[in-house]
Amino acid sequence: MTDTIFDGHDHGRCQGMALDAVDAQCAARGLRLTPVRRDVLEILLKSHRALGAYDLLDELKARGHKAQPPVAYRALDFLLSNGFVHKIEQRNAYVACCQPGKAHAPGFMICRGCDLVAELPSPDPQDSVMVAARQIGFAVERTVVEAEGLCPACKREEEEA
Amino acid sequence: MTDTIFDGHDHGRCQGMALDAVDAQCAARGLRLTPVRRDVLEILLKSHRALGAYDLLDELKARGHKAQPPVAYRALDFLLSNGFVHKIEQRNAYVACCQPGKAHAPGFMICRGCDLVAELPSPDPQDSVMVAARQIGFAVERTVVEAEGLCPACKREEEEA
DNA sequence: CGGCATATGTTACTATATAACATTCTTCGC
DNA sequence: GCGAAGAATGTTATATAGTAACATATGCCG
Ligand SMILES: [Zn+2]
Ligand SMILES: [Zn+2]
Ligand SMILES: [Zn+2]
Ligand SMILES: [Zn+2]
Repeated sequence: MTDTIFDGHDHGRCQGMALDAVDAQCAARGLRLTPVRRDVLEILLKSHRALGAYDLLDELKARGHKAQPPVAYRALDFLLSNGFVHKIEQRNAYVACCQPGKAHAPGFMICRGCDLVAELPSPDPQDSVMVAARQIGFAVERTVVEAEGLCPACKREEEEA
Repeated sequence: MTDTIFDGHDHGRCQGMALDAVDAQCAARGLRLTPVRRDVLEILLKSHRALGAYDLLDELKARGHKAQPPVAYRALDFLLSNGFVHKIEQRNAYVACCQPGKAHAPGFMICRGCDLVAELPSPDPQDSVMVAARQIGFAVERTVVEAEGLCPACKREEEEA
């Protein structure tokens, strides 16, 4: 399975499926995917990158929204708290989830060359943090797992230079 | 081995050892642990918590330094880039390293009750992020691993309430 | 329709971090 | 010791990220 965003994956399809999944989730759980919220999600899905709140704000303006910071942050709050979007802590930036709906603790690989962000399929309870936590009785409620580096393509480019 | 900061560990000793280790490192590598830098490190070591840059700034003022933001950030730059301090990304805050000198990718457990931060002894190359990265040829250069939750003591307290 | 809950618009502000340049302190060759 | 070069600090101003508070609008239900 090498179907990550780093090799040529069918992004149109991936994007459409994610949007559909969110629509389904909202219908099922009585959530309102309003125009602002949907636009923020679409912007993030389209880029497959981590965007800052103020980048989103600019895009919202371009799409004709009145856009003060709270508008972007409120849309993000909604999307984050329902698991449709994740925050990349090391960049204060936001990225669309690849498996929206499925409850999961996310992990990421972030390329410093092209800024693409790949979401890991799932975290492993055998990971050393989790093992250490169990050993000392620390109750983990939220994890931040982010690996920064170079994707295969960007690594090749850097080696050639 | 339950010698974490969450159970009663000899903090005076732990603090002293860390400071000594940093002194030794600086001597060995020709680094200058100036008064500001040393004070920032001491403040962080003393609290065993993650402090924001502006918290540090206040403490520096209390210790008689002239203190504008760049003063704190420059001291932090020095301490971060030499591995004496780590940044807790999910809080935009900084914590002293427990094994300064030894090169290591850090991981943390952060209690949301008492704010204590425990640094994991070491990360495991078998952790799922690393395995996934190897599989697709992603070259990891930096990892952020942070687990937030409740330490044993704070969990007990919350259950009683 | 009226009333309640939810979502958005808007202003102003707090918190985090850096750019740029002036000044002082160290080091080291002379 | 003296002066130049580099390193560290002082200082002002500004960039970037995030929130509080209150006004207005919109959807939903009886
Ligand atoms: Zn996800
Ligand atoms: Zn790349
Ligand atoms: Zn460390
Ligand atoms: Zn605690």
